[in-house]
Amino acid sequence: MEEISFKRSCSCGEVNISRRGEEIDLCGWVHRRRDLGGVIFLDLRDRSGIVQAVFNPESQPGAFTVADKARIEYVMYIHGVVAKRPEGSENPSIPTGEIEIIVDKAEILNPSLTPPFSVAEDKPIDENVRLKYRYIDLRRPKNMEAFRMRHKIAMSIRKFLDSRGFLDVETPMMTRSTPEGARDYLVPSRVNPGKFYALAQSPQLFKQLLMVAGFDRYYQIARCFRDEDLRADRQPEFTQIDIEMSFVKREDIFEVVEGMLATVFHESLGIELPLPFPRMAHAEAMERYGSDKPDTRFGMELVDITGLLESTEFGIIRTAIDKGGAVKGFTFKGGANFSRKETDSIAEKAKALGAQGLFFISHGENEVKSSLLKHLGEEKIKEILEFAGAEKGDLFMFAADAGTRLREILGRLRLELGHLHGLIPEDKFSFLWVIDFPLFVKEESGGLTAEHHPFTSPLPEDIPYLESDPARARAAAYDVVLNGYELGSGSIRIHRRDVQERIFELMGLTDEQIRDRFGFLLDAFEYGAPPHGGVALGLDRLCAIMSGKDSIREVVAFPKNLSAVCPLTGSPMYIEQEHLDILHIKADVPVEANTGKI
RNA sequence: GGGGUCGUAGCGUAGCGGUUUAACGCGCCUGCCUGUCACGCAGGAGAUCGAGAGUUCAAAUCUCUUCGGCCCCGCCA
Repeated sequence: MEEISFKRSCSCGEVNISRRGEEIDLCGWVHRRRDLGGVIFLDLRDRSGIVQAVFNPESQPGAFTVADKARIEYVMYIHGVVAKRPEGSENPSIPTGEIEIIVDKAEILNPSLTPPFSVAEDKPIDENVRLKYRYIDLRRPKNMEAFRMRHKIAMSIRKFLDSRGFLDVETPMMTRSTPEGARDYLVPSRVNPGKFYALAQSPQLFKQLLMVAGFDRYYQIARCFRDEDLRADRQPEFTQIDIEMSFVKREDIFEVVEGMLATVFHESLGIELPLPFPRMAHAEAMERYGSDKPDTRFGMELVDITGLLESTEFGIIRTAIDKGGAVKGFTFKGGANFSRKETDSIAEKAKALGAQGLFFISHGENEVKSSLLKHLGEEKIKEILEFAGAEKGDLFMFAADAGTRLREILGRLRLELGHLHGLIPEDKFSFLWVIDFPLFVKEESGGLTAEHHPFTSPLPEDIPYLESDPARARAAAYDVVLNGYELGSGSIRIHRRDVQERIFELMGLTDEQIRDRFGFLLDAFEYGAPPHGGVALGLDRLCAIMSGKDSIREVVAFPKNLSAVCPLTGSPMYIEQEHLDILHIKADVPVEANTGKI
């Protein structure tokens, strides 16, 4: 093969009018090709941008011949002179539009098959196709941009935490299985037949041990693994900004996280976040938004009108109240003129979410309309509108059911309608801290399980409840919420052996289970464990939201699809029995499946 | 495990109240074209309509099954 000699003196996007007259060497991909017969224009693209190269058959026949053969996505080397474009042929829509490269030497470094989809055009493409050819998909400038942003965000985080005295420490990815968390990904140990490591769900216990070790302030941008079903915001492996600090109270953690996020937003988006973030008790979030991660970019808050309907005889409402339930609803601003068809469709959605029915009161220009006018009377209807703060032109919708169930249904309906009717400002970033989570949630079986995780300290004033009424105890736990996403979650940890043991007991673990699974942690607490606490933030979610993407797959270079499959590499795959034998594993699948074919 | 939605040339879509050659745009190939930048013009190739079964004189279109994508619920200490 012919020896290719290429050089690179600058990148495509860097060329500008100040280099006029300079000879330069560029490498890149053919973005677009415009063959006018006598003259060929190639747009050459690299990470930095696009520049137009001109090939003339008379002045440089050699280069022209190369350009004649070049096609879209060929990798090229060109040498030429930076020239101001002829008067009137400038292209103001690209940064390098003032100039062009008059090429006198060109080589094709590598040809390309016709790509399965266009890099130059920014059309939506089926995601499975995109992921199969992810290396082409990522060439699309808009897609690459998200990774530039991710890099900037990570750099800001590291700089900020370093400036605050945090130590970046790596912790094991291969560790112990923790049965009470998410499902683990398991890794067989060849040298310990029958034994497995688990891929870390988070560095939780290690960072606490680092506090016992006196590391004081730790952080890590850590990969975590959880074998649960996937979502737009959930991948089996994801990245967490993991932080832990000693001798701190909740406010110290808030201050660090707020400072860090403010720095990130300032440096990456030029946006100044108002500090401190609002705080809201978990109970209040559930009451007002029907969610523990409320999207506070828009209103439509839930109101409780149970009190107004205490004496009503109307069927569904009466029944719900008698059963100890509630009547709640929210106002849709300007919704009074909705057609019957539209309100029917909203009621359908509510039913799909589990509501028994949805009632409407429309506050029209001249009259108040409601299907319940007869049942409740005009006085009562007006009272409800007044109480809900609904004005002329608004639509109030409400339902009756058991309280906790009702607010979750309405909370979801609120979100769905908000999205559907474009009520959520896209360019807004609404942060808040949700605090005072319950320590435990009741399982279906009636047992208790940790709402956050079992290493979370109860609020000091609620410690007595551990004996009298554990379900009532609140946790020193907090979530940082952004635009309705749980961005991060943390807590002040337990640092005393007796309290930690009590929590495990309340969760129904036997002494033996406690010793076996967490003995090392309890032991550590007895050797001078400092009070400590921390937080972990989802880097993927942060990047997705900051880049305006709907899915974290857009900010992960090689993500898996919803079936946890990587369409590019074909993982996961069957493993040949011979290989499994070394690991002492017998697969419970048909033998023919186990042939190692991808 | 459950619900919703979508599968038609390489890509994006139309056709889906039953019929003849499955249409359009982009891309691709060939030819023409010396200032284009979504270059233009002319011609051409390319699809067993995701798969299987059924109903019918006739199925991309209707029915059932199945596979796959996306979104959601459950799940995610």
